[in-house]
Amino acid sequence: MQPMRLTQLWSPTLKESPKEAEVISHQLLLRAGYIRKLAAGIYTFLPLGWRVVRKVEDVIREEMDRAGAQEIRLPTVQPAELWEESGRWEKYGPELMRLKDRKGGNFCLGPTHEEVITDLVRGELRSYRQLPLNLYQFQTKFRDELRPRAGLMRGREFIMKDAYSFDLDEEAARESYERMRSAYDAIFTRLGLAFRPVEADSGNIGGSLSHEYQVLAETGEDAIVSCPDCGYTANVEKAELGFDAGSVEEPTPLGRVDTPGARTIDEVSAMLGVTADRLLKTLVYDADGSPVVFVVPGGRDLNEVKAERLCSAESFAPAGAAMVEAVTGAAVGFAGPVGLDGVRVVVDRTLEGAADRVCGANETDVHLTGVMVRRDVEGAEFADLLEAGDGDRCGRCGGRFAAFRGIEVGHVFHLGTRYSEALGARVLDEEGTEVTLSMGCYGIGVTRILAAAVEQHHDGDGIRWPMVIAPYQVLVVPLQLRDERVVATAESIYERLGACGVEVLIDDRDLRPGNKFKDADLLGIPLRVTVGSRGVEKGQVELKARDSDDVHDVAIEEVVDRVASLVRGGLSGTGR
RNA sequence: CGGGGUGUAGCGCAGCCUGGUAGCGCGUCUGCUUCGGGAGCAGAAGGUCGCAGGUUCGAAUCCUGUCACCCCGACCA
Repeated sequence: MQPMRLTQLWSPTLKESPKEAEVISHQLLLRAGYIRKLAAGIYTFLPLGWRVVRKVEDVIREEMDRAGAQEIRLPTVQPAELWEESGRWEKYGPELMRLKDRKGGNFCLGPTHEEVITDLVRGELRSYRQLPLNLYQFQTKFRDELRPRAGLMRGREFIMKDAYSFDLDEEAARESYERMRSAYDAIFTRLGLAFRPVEADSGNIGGSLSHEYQVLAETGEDAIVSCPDCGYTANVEKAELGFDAGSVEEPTPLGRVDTPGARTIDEVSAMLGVTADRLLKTLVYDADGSPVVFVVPGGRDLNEVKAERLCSAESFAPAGAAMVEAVTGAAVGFAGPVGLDGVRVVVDRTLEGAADRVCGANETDVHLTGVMVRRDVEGAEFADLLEAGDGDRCGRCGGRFAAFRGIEVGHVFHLGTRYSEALGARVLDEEGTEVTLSMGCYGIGVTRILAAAVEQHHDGDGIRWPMVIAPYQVLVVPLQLRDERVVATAESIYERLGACGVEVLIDDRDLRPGNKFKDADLLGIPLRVTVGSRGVEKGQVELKARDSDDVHDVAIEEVVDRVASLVRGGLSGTGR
């Protein structure tokens, strides 16, 4: 990569942060001139931003190739027929950006490429001898998100690396899956990110086995829990909870109490003077048109993923007011599990021995007190319904979960035959019998990684890129352009660094030192070589790492070697 | 889609309530002075006040509609 002069480089920095940017990575990427917004969730990458994208891609590419995957490029625009074949033209919903061509044919902008890749492969793969096969690409994906947010964190248009593996059977497919897992560990480690592989729910993509790669960040959208004792880490939607069974509370007499207008947990607990955990939160869901009632402790959230799994329904959503009223015979807000006839009632298992609880009476403006779940809720099923949270028991070892927030930068799925079956992707095995391919898919959010990296690597003055993905590795800053010795020294260092393969920038703009320093910090180049009159007088320049406050005076003849070795160290992950 | 908020110069904002020829800071351009952590002075360029209707002698300001953007929620390979 060529060296570059700041007088040539287009990197428009902003002193003030555009008000649309709330999270730090969004603010800094805008201010430092890496990206600009075109529309909600749609961004342009400026020269520096694009260099970072390519750096990230290069790391991913190397590790994917090393793991035996082959890079290809699938189309962005996809015909509706394929999506109809897999059933997702209907199922995917409004997030799928649909288009018509001039002849009225239906197409979509690819939000993902299972259909396209499976179609490709079914036409070409005939024999088990051609397996295993793992194909990947870097692609611009488009998902018409309900609410794009936080800049690159959740865009509608974004760059993703997606890979798809094809194997003869389940066992081989799991080997492919594990190979990708180790590739992902290598990738995110090299990218300089603090991350966790997390057991995850596989969502509507289908499949049984799945891990998310979460970059730890307070601004992350995902909630994850991790057990400090056994290391089990999972998305809260998936996390297996332990619980203390067997505690049966003392019986209490059932009572009725008027609670005019008290509909929410907060209102009821305030009116009756009981804590929220004494209440039974009763939620009615619409599973394929029939109601199912779920009951969890007042202060807790129902885990919809777990709930949905219990129903195995095509459509599953909170019931509308009409259904709630039909089921309970009362206004919304007064539902309770007691006395509901002919409706499936599932109660969280932690409530099995519960007594002295409060719940809606299925009568407007009335609640029941002293409820004993076992005694009063006829035909109740018990199941794990809770969203895992901080302090909950780990389902693996009984330790206490700690909660984190994360940014999902990667996701690996074992798909099985979900798509190969639907699209008919089969090969002949050794015995000559036709076998449906076993698939896996593996995504990495390339542009989201920029946001995640900045979330993890910044300070009050700007970005602090890890060496591996920094757009340039070194910034040479001559402070006094009028001092010929300063200019000559800086130019010489700049040229020699470039000559030995270091990606170097020189701030040759005729600006005051303060401006140069501020921009240098904002841009986040890992190493800075400052050349000033005072130092040159003594035959020295200053070397400073962006992620440290230490400034080192270095003899002019030694800087190039020093810097080059620091760069090498940073790239190999052994130092900075 | 529900709730909340914002659209005035490249960026950040005031002006709107109480209609009367559009302003401030930063940035940009020119000149001089400055020069180790976002300089000073002087001058200059730059705005369909998101858009469309309406009220009015007159609308950034009042009314109606609409669009865009942001935040919370729901949603989500």
